[in-house]
Amino acid sequence: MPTSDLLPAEGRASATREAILGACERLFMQHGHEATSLRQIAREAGVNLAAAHYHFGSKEALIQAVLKRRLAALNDRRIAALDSLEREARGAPLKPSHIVDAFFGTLLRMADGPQGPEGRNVLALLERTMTDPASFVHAFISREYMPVIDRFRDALFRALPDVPREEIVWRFQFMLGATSYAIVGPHALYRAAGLGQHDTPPQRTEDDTRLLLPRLMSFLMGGLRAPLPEHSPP
Amino acid sequence: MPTSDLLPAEGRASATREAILGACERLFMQHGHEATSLRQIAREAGVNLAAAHYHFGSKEALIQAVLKRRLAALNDRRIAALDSLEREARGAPLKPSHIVDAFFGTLLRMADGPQGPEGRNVLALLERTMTDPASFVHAFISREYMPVIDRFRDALFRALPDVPREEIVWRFQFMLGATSYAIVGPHALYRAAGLGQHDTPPQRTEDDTRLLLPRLMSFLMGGLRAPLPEHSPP
DNA sequence: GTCTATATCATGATAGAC
DNA sequence: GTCTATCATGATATAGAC
Repeated sequence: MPTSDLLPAEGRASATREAILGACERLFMQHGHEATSLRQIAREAGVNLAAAHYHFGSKEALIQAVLKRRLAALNDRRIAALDSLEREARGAPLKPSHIVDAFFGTLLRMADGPQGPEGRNVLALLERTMTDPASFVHAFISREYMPVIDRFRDALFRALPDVPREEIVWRFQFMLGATSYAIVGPHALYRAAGLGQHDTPPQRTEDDTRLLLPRLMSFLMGGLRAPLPEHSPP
Repeated sequence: MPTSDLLPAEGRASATREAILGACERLFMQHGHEATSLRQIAREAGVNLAAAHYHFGSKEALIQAVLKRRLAALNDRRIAALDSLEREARGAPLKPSHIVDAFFGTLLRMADGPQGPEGRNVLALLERTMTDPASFVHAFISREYMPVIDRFRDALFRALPDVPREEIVWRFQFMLGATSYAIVGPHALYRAAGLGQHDTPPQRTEDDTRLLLPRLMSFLMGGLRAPLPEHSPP
């Protein structure tokens, strides 16, 4: 099946191509890609069913194209931010908070970018991808995401030379999880539970969006700098 | 054996019923429920295709039964732990670390319970459920999970009277995410990327399991007690 | 390049014999 | 309770007309 990206031109931008990608983002975000059929995609995009196959070759390739478009933009900005930090430091170790901000802050700031509120949803889609069970999604993440994670992890190694690397690896994982749930927000479950039953505002407010990054950064840095657990003997 | 019930009976335990539930756990955990067909389930369980419908009525009901069995056990232990804490405190506010341990520690300790290493995987399944896009899963979580989360959140409100409740709500969300990713572990992506390409052990070690809870608790408490973000004016 | 029409197959669900 | 047989539907994918 790995015979797809020969003819339909990898980076080409046609109108229907973009419509399909946009429809995919909306539908995948809402129902996940497993529960989204090509028929729904074609209907939502206002194009023919066969167009998806013509432009992308298969559903798997389409999903990867959807993910790649956003993840590549995100990771380019992350790498640029880290490059900038390292350039300014001139060989000196970076501040951990700056590294964390270059990784997670860049992620959250994309939500306030030109694409507006839609950006937030795309990020939720990306984060959900991290825990997707499909093997090809897993392989995609490893290929497209891991090199970036490795660079930031190495930066943290150098910035925190006293902390065992294992601990940093784990705490980076914890930070990824906290950020993933931060993007979804605590109101999703309340919304599903029905309005008015709980004492938490069921709708995301302006403050939530504005304060999300400082809130998350406080939490992440508190966790990253927490005292190390005492090693209990085996 | 006079096991003749009129209806398939909600809490009844037949041999095939249990076989189906076990097969579901394994398959859902590996591929997610969207990508798992009733035929695969029947094959894995060694039962007939129609048995699933006879015992559970529909695929949705089956999924809910799978989730409910584990989530109910987990939440019963959580509530028991919190009850015990409050009983011993005799009205005094609880220590935040005890509340956090009663919620997240109870979750992780289930992995070392009688079901052995299988327990860990079931927990990964449960955590994945939290971000499932399917509406009936969402509704299920709201119904079965939210009351417990609310109780623990209220306990944190009382234990941290100086912290604005909004902040606690958000930090609880961050803790949920960190724990979710803790259960999956940082090696999942490395494994998919191919062995030996990175400098992190690709396999989960004994230490990882033994040290996971202290590692996570350090991180969670560091995040929970972190200085509050300064409120920037609107 | 785009769409119509269709091929091929897997899915969830059900009816009825045993 | 369990099985076989089958249904209607919807899935991905393709061949070929415009």
